[in-house]
Amino acid sequence: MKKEETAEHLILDAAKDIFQSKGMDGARMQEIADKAGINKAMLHYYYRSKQLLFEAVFKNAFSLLAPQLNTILNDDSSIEDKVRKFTTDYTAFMMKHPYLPNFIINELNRNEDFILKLKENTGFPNLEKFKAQVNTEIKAGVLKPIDADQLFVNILALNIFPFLGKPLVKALTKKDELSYAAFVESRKTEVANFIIHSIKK
Amino acid sequence: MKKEETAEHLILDAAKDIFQSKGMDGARMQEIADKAGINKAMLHYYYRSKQLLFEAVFKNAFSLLAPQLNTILNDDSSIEDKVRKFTTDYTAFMMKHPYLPNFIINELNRNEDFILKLKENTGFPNLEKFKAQVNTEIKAGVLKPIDADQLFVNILALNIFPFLGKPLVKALTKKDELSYAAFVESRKTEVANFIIHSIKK
DNA sequence: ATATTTGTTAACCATATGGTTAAACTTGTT
DNA sequence: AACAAGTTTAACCATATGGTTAACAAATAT
Repeated sequence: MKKEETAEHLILDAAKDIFQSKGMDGARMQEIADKAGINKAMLHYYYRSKQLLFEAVFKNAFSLLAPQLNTILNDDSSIEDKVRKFTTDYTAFMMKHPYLPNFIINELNRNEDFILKLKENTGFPNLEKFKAQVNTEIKAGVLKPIDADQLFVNILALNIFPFLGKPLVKALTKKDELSYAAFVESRKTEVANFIIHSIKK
Repeated sequence: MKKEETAEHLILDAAKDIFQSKGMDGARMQEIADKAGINKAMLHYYYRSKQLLFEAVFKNAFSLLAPQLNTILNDDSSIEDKVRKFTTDYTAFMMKHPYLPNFIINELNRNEDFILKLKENTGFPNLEKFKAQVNTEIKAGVLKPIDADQLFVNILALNIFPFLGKPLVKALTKKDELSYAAFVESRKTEVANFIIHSIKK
């Protein structure tokens, strides 16, 4: 038996699917059990309560996202290169985990205190290096003046929003599933260009 | 008695609060009734079911948002002026309705078919004029070449994301409630400049 | 082999939840 | 005043839900 087929892992896996698509409030313990092919009592045996099972799933999801952010924050390439790399990588990553952004954003909105628990974790993204680098490049005349926090949020916004707002954007731009995928795919370069055009001298 | 104090309106008002902060799944009919100061049976008397009450709230919320979008889509000023006006107005609007974006985005993700009902409504935003105008200004040499859909999504993303991702962004940028409000306030001009810099020749 | 710990199940429980009902109250009409 | 229509309430209902229990099975240790 593979590690992934232990009851504990089967449960976490099923819980991930259900929680990420339906949220904490919409998820049902029975549905998770059914999806895992396992008796409902086992969920409590391994994770004690719905809340704790949810937290296990959430921390797992966030620990998938954090390294993506750290890419842009903590390597040594130029801001331009970072933006290009991040935009490509992040979009590719999101295409593989389409429920992730909405799940995280929404659950953080539902319970604002929850982010405090994440902050304590090592590996919680830290902006200091990125901000210092932006300011250095501005002084060096490579970039136009811009507040580093604002730039960071812009980068995040342009990359994440198409996944968060997919149903809305799809409807507004009158795209079907296929053309939306192509639209997002082309953003890998479009968004990077859009940002670079704006900030580069 | 004012119109706003009829039972029907008190219910809708309370339902708006509860649904927008807790979502469809997290909302409880009893809680809505309590907030409205009205017997629970009245909710069903006026709105038949939780689903229908929810839809009333949702359509209401969306009909508040749609005119904001139409501002940028259907007036006759230049793209640059539209971007500036939209960014200022939209941010001001969101500061007054902080739960709106997450509510709408999240519920549309929960039920993708729901947007179809909205599409039928008159007043559902239409991008054609905006797209034509972008292409005209590109041909006239006012704007650099850019796909109009991409530009539209960029504008939306930059404006909406700070409200959607507030808890996350607040934590990442280490801002408290007050400095986050200032951050968002300054985006009214920062975002417009960011966009204009990128697209203007 | 036997005892002990760990894993698993079906049945059960208390409570929460959306929804209904029938009676009472209010308002307007004749 | 009497009647009808609309409005409001408390009590009720069926079901769903997170969680528990006690018995049973499998693996592990003695």
